Amino acid sequence: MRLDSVDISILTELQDHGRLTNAELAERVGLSASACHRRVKALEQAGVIDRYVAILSEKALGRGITVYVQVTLDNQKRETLVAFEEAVETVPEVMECYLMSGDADYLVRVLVRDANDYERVHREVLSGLPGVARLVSSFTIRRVFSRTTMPVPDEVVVKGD
Amino acid sequence: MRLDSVDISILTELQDHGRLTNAELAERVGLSASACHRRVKALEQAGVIDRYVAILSEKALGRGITVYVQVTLDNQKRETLVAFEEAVETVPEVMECYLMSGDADYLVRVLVRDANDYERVHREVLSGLPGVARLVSSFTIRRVFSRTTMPVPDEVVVKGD
DNA sequence: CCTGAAATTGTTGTCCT
DNA sequence: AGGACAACAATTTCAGG
Repeated sequence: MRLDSVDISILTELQDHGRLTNAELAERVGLSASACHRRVKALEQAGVIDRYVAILSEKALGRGITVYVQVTLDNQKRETLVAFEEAVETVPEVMECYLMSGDADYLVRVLVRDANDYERVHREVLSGLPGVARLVSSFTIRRVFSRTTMPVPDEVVVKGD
Repeated sequence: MRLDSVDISILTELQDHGRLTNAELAERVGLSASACHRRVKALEQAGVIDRYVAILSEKALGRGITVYVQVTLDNQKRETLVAFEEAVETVPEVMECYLMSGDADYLVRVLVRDANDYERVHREVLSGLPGVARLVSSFTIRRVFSRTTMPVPDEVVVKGD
């Protein structure tokens, strides 16, 4: 599916301002409200816009510390991987989990209040997950930046194509 | 600032459905539209809700591969750090960057189309950033899961408190 | 694909409890 | 605090170019 410059503007605006009114969005991209609305619906339908979310302040919620943890399992049997994956997803402090190439089997991003809180999560939760053999924790000192925004290319892959 | 169960419901709903209408949100949390609207405004004001965004599909945009890169700089002089930080933020493929404790100085998350595209970014962009001495790339094979949603505690830290 | 108009729905202030 | 109501605004559909 090919995107024209108006689609790209729409997506760029919505990535930063997910709650723009359709009327305001239409004005910013130079379209009538109805035309703009149709485009947005089409982009949602096509799966280019996945969803809309409110981002809460990590600081306000008392979740200021990010820790990356490399997880090595006992083995790479399929059941071991599946059991770990199902269990790790239920841990609310784990924000993200990737199956990795290289040394460790998984990389998980953990968000906690402080170092003490991480100690608890490490001891009581992560080390108890099924199949876990080794955990290597890397503490972040400071977030330099974080983006939720991607550049929008002029061609996208659409559901059912 | 203390949150009651209605505030928690509001924040939980908005984290998953950032574009709910106020009317629909009010119904879900069991409040009148005007009361709900007041609460949402207060939560925005207090900085608990940071912002609203549309999440685009990485797959649709052709950015399917995540690579984590550990960056070691020539030294830890302040100017070296600052120069690197300013430069890395301008790289659109870099979605996130943390100053780290431990072996490497920084950890960056890079989003690219495929392995070839990463080769380009590695060679033409990352290795050219100021102060970079070593890059250790870890490829993800598959994303197990990713959350944007945090559990909402009943007490939050408010701007100007 | 667009615009413009019409019907529906949502927003948001004010006042009252 | 929350609710009801009312004026205004936005959304959404549809006819017609």
